[in-house]
Amino acid sequence: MKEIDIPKNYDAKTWEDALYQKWKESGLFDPDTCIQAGITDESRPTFSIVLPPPNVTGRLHVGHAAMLAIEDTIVRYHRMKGDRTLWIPGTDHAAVATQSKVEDILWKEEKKTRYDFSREDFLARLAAFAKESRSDIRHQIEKLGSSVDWSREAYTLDSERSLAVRTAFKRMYDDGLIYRGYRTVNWSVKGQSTCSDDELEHIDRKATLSTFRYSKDFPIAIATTRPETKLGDTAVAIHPDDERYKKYIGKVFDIPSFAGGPALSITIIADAMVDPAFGTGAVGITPAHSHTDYDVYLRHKEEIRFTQGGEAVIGQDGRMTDSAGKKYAGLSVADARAKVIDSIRTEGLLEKEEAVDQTVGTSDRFKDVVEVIPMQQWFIDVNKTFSRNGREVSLKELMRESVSSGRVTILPERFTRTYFHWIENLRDWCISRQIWFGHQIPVWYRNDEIFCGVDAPSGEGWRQDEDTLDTWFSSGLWTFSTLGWPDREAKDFKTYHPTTLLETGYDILFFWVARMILMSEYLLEANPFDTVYLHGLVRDAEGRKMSKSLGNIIDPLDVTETHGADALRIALLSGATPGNDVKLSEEKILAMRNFTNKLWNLSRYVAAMSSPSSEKPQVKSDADRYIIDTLSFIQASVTAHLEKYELSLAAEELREFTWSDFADWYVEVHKIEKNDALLRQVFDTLLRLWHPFMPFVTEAIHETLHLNQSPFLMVAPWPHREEKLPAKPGAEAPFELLKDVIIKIRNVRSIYRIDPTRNMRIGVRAGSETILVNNKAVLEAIAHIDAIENIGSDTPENAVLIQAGTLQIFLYLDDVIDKEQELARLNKELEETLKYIEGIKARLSNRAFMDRAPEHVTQAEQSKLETAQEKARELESWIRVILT
RNA sequence: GGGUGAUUAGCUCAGCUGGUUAGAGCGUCACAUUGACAUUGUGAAGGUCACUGGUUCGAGUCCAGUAUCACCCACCA
Repeated sequence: MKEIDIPKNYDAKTWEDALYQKWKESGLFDPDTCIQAGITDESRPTFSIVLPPPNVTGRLHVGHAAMLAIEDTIVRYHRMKGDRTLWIPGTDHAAVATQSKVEDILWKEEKKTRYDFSREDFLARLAAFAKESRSDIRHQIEKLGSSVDWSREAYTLDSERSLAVRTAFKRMYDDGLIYRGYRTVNWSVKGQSTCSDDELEHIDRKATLSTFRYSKDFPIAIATTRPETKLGDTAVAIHPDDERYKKYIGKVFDIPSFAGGPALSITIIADAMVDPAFGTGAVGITPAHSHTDYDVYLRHKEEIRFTQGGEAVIGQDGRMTDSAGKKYAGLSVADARAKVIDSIRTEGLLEKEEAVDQTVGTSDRFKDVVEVIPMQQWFIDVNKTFSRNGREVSLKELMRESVSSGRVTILPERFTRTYFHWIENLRDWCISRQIWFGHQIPVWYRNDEIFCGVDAPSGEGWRQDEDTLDTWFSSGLWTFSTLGWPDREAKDFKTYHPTTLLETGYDILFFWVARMILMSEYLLEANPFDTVYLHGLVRDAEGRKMSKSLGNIIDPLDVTETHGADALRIALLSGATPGNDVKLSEEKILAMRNFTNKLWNLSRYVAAMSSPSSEKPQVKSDADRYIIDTLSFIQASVTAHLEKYELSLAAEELREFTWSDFADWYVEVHKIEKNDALLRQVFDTLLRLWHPFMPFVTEAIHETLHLNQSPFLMVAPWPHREEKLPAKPGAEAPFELLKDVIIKIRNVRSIYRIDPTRNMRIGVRAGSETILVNNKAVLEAIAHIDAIENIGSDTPENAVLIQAGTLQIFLYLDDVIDKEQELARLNKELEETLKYIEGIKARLSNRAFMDRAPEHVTQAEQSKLETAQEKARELESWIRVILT
């Protein structure tokens, strides 16, 4: 063994940052540079992907790490394959999330609220915070080895993206798809802002369902869990076919004062949405404080009023308004509820109270139960039709068609159904937010004039709308706002859109993926991406969500620091299939860290035990043949898996080959055969196959060994199956035999040490080389050869010589086998095999089977029968061998 | 209320359109080890494929139902 100065263990820390810097400085993350450098051909297909922009609220978590690992692996594969590969990084300003985070900090550190600042100053604080976060995030993305093109980095709130947002807004406004309307919205009292339906988190809670009448002479009792809203009721809805109440339809009842509060005028209407079997079969309608009631109101606009004349009964401060009457005005919702119940109970109007389970929507950002109140807000109308290529379509339809036509494929497929279901139930999207951080709505007012434009109108006295846009409005444009749109002639836009793949978590399918499809289909008449790969959540070893309160958060930076980015990446990838959650544990990371070290030590072996040679790699032995054949199979298989985004399977196969076939077996063979050129070639191929998964350790090895000419392994060509070496001429017959043996040996997972001092038991001799093997399971393999005859029985002592062509196999019987035991085992196996043969024969002579089974099945049966019969013959002859 | 997924070894999971005796990793136990690597190697033990029916020559795999768990959606007020 040569002296080598490679440390025994792979130390990620000494390599990772330096390697990343080199990659970055080379500019090869940028496809344009790759083309200039002659690494990528301009005629190659493109592979483009945008990084789902992390929120600038703070540090990345392990879920981001999983996302980066998956995307980087795919991206690196395509880059090596020679595709014009573009991966655009960026960050999301995450409007509400970031603003509330900064508000928290300001309160904690300076005891100030945003109202202690001017809008301008407050936004400056936010910008500073975001800048800091972005730099942190950038650092973390790099730490994981992500090969993103930093020269194209984007931010959802920078000037280019702002232009895209204003342009998109104006187009939708001009088409009448964005409207300003007074209607019910979800209102977070705590956050003093709206939130969209998707931002609601539904929680279960107990509630009291109270059944009562508005007044003594009101003919119908109604049930509710929100008695305080009943102060604003304008109608009672019943089912059109409900015989009990049919006669009241269209009647109007005046209640002088409900529960000591305001006067109500209640119209009885018929609506099919009412379930006659629930409660009393009648629903009190409060159009101002319930989305469903609002929908009822829209259907019966002619018959009923929105409120009882005044304003809604609950205000933006979460308290009852003057319209709720003197008795209730100013009370909190909870207090008002108690008081209403109190009042109707004393009046004898309360008929029943029962406990029910109820789900209520809470703001996922502010955690308070949202109030439904009517407000003047901006909406995107998803149902309004507009003309598109000569037909009338709605945004909803565009979103549906993008997927149903197959232009967009969702992985896993089951989410397609979820997606359609969501579209069915989609309501207009409320896009205005009453916060300061974000894209201010590009609409200006002057007296009664209203102006929507990409830029502010000229002239004096215009005042811009103070609201900002829902953050998902700008992220919806992400696949093309990052590529130069609205300049339709931008080179990137023309080259890379639609993007090839969108990889993101299934939890934002609706928030983001659906919005991107909406925006892209509407603005560009194109799908934003061809395939959506939805990954799962990263959970802890027990399958729990990672959260601060459980204290089970794994910080990706900690892991890269201690075990290296490669170990973390591969731990996150293994077991990750689309749509399924991944469990991550310290043990898993350790196991993968061990694997990176295994690879590292293979490189030490290659460096120390082989020499670089100019010789062309050649297949010189059967072992060579086997390893090359297997490798070419693995190459093909890994490539196929990567094409289908089955990263976990690809990594698993590679790992199995690397550890069992290459490290545990072929390296041992090499110790006697010394086919250095081939060893190096195989290892080189292996490193390339591994590179997308474990970029750092493979690049580090490449830098040490330089097994190929590429400046970086990162841009070394992806191994293709065609690169298979030619077979050694004139070695066919015995060669095939030994290959068979070796394959069988491999299948029983036995290992061969070539150390004669150890109690080796079987020697396989091929030409002048002898391979010693020590597993009794190999006997089966030997038996296979035995079937080809030529059994000798002398040399050396206590051994049987089996010969097939030029191939000789020694079997050291006495060492190996307890004859009795082995005979029993063989007999048992023979018996089972015979039974199995009977079974197949029975099947083949079974009329029903032969009639109904498809031809390929009967053929398979036939060949199975032959195999089994052969096996039986082998077993029999092997038994004869032992008996002699 | 509707939907989706899961249930296979002690643990985590593979198992493709049904086809021999259901596989792997981790863990456990035994053994080995001056050797590229103890971050190692060889081997062993370990399973009524959740349950009940059905289809089939044949079911872990397909169908129906049941149970348990998880998640998503939702206009029972």
